[in-house]
Amino acid sequence: MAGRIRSQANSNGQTRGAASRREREKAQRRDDILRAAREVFFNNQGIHAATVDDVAARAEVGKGTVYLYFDTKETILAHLLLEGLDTLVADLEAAYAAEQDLDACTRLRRIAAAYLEFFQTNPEYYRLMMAFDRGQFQASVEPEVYQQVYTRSLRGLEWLVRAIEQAQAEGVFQVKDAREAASLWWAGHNGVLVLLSHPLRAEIVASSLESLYNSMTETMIKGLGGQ
Amino acid sequence: MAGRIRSQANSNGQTRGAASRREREKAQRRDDILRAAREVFFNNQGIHAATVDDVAARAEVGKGTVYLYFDTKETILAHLLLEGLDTLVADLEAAYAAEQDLDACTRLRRIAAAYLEFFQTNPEYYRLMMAFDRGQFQASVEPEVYQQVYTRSLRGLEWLVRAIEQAQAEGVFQVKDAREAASLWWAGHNGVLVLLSHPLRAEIVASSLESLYNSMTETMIKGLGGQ
Amino acid sequence: MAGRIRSQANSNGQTRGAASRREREKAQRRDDILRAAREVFFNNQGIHAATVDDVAARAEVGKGTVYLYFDTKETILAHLLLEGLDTLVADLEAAYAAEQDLDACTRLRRIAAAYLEFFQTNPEYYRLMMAFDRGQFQASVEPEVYQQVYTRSLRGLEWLVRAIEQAQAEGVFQVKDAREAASLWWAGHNGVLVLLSHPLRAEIVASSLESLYNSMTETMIKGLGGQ
Amino acid sequence: MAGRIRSQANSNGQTRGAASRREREKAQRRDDILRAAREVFFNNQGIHAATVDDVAARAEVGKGTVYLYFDTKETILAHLLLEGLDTLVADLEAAYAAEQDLDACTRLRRIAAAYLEFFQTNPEYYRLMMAFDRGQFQASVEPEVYQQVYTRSLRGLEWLVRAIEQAQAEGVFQVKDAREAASLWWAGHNGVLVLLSHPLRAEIVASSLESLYNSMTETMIKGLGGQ
DNA sequence: CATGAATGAGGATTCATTCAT
DNA sequence: AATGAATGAATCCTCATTCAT
Repeated sequence: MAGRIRSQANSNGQTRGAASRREREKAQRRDDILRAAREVFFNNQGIHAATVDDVAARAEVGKGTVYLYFDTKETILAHLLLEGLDTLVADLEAAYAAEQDLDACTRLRRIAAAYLEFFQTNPEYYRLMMAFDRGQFQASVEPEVYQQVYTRSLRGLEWLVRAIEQAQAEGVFQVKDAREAASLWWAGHNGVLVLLSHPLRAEIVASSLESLYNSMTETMIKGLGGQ
Repeated sequence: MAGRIRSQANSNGQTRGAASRREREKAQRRDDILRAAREVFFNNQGIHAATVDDVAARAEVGKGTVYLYFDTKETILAHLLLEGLDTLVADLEAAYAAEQDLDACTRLRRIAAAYLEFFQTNPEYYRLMMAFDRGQFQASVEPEVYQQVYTRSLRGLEWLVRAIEQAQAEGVFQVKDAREAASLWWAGHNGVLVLLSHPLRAEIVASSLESLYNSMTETMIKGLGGQ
Repeated sequence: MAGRIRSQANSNGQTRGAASRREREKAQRRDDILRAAREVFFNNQGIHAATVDDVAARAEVGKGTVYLYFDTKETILAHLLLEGLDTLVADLEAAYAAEQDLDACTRLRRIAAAYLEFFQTNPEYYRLMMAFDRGQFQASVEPEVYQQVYTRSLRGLEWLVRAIEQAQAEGVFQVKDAREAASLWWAGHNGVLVLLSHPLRAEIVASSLESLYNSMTETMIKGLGGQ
Repeated sequence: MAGRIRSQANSNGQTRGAASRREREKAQRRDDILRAAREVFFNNQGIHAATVDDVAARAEVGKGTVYLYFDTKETILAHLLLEGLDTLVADLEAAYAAEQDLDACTRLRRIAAAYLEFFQTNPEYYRLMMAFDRGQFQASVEPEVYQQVYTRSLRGLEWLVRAIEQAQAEGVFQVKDAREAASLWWAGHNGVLVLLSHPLRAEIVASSLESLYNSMTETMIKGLGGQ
């Protein structure tokens, strides 16, 4: 979109064409590298096993080119994470369905379902979100990117907060702090995913992911509900 | 314990003494290495930064000796994990307090508290439990050790299962499958810990760990409760 | 100067104006790059740490443009060296003060002082002069530039030769070959600078630069003196 | 020598043999690596062009082995430098010839000659001594090594100081501070070598190294002389 | 049993230079 | 003329594991 605006501001047709083409090519290259990174980091033997060389080879560019677009291996991962977050936030927004007239519990169930759906459709993105190791992350990524991850995560949680506020308004939930309730809801549902995404723990649990996940939803609704 | 049994099976007094001494020395050496590994892996810059050399140096043995007792760096970590699990299981058992006459809800709250306590007292062990990555783990550790991790984890969960069964018996919980309810309980509480142990997510959540954790306990009790 | 001559040779007034403007712009651009190179190479972490990108960024031109004016990173350095040599030669000429009526010893002391002054004012230029490593230099720089460095160096030495010839004429020095005596003088004074510009050797020497340098001047005067 | 002493202290013949053999092998390996480093760093295209891989290949050991004996590429160079210094100091000591009854001027000329001889026989060692770049050196080498370089350099200078003190005692030199006079002597002679070891400057000087060097010696003797 | 010397694959990152536009 | 995207060789250093003694 930014590209279009800038092009429109330029009155010289030919130059506009050249500039925008180059911009498109750069964006294209960047996407190529990200796509390659996705394939490389998400396939093989986990994130740690993949190398920048692999990404470069997959993207069919020189190694230096990768570093032209991303300062660091970590930065690439951070951008993949951002991609994943964008998808998730969009999914949650769609599940909330602001334009529709839905009651709070329906919205909560839809949000929960969307989160599960995201997990099942994009297990790698989910893994990435959970994987960013404490110190590692904050230390090796520019503050700007860190901020973006934070902002988007928060934006995702916001849809949940809204649904809970609606539940408060409807009198379905008797909670004081919608944000805290949302965090609790998130913690619970995410906890199920974390448990079941680890094979050993999945073996211990011995329930199906869907079954346990739905139980969590209903238990939460009941547990947070009034009376 | 295994060592003692083997020694008893030996009828030759003198040899038994020598053998058991040697065995004791071996066990001692093993413990030294594990202790060194604990210090090295849990301090410094995290597990990845620590090297087998560091462990050997700390234990004041040759590097080869470390490999005499543990096949792999991963194996050492697996044994630390087992240690942690033992502690946790013991904590949970103590919290259950079979010898006391407690009602189910008290037991559940005690178990929850014990889990939180373990997390706060042994953050490194907890991190280790959560860190064992899918493929990594099962692939690089002998099946035997994997089995042990499984068994102990299950044993820990068992105390929770019992408390829930008691809650069923007392009519406090209206759940069909105690094992599934236990898993749900575990997922919920663990989910809080997972969320809050990641600084970025902790920032997003904006509630204190204790507060959120206790909310989870009460929400679960209410959510799993009858009518 | 070359530029002016070329412009004059052009009989077409209008084109001449355009050509000379373009030439002036070119010369300007070149100077911009050299200035940027000076700032970049002489600051920061030394010559090796600086990159051509840094120079281009500092000069606010594209990287390719830098290569349009200089074939090589080494070439840029060679031109900085030439700059430094020009300054030094001018300093030496001023110190010689041909228009004044000075005796030989005064001239020699003035020349020595000027060399020291140059070293202290332009330590980076001096370092550059000393740094051009054998093979490196001759191999990576066009013969033309190499020749220029040679010519200017010689021109600088010439002022010293003249002063010594005067000393011969005055009977102050009893030396056969003024050029050799000049070389000796140069070697001695430069030797002091080389020694003291290396921190470890400066520590060993344990005399102040000025003190040792002046001793060298007086020792040389006496040592080269007659009788 | 240290090895022999330690071995003698050990009364167990067999163990002594094994221990000392292993020590000898380690020392041998170390020497192999240093020899390879000498060949690699001193031949090719100068010190900067040579890589640690080259050294390892030349020494016919694994790359890791090199790092087992030397922490850093710089450390290897520092040890080569120490080697060179040792040789030089020994040469200077021999030139001083404490056991002989020589007059001061003879000693000074012998010392000067020894320094020239060292320069001509070990041009690479000499280059190394001069090359250690300011910051580079002190920063990347352990303080201990830096200290050793300092100590040995000082020890070398000491022979010169002694000769000058003798000259003072004999009344040949009228200098106040023998250490400063030694520094001056060193600066002068070293200055000749520095000048002539750079091809471009050698071209400018247009005198033979030997001729200029001897002139320096005589000029210094005269310049520092009484009356 | 204990040792510790040896290994070498592996990996992130840099940068001078080119060249199509 | 000017640009700056693309390149990929080059480099130092790490470390889990083996094995001869």
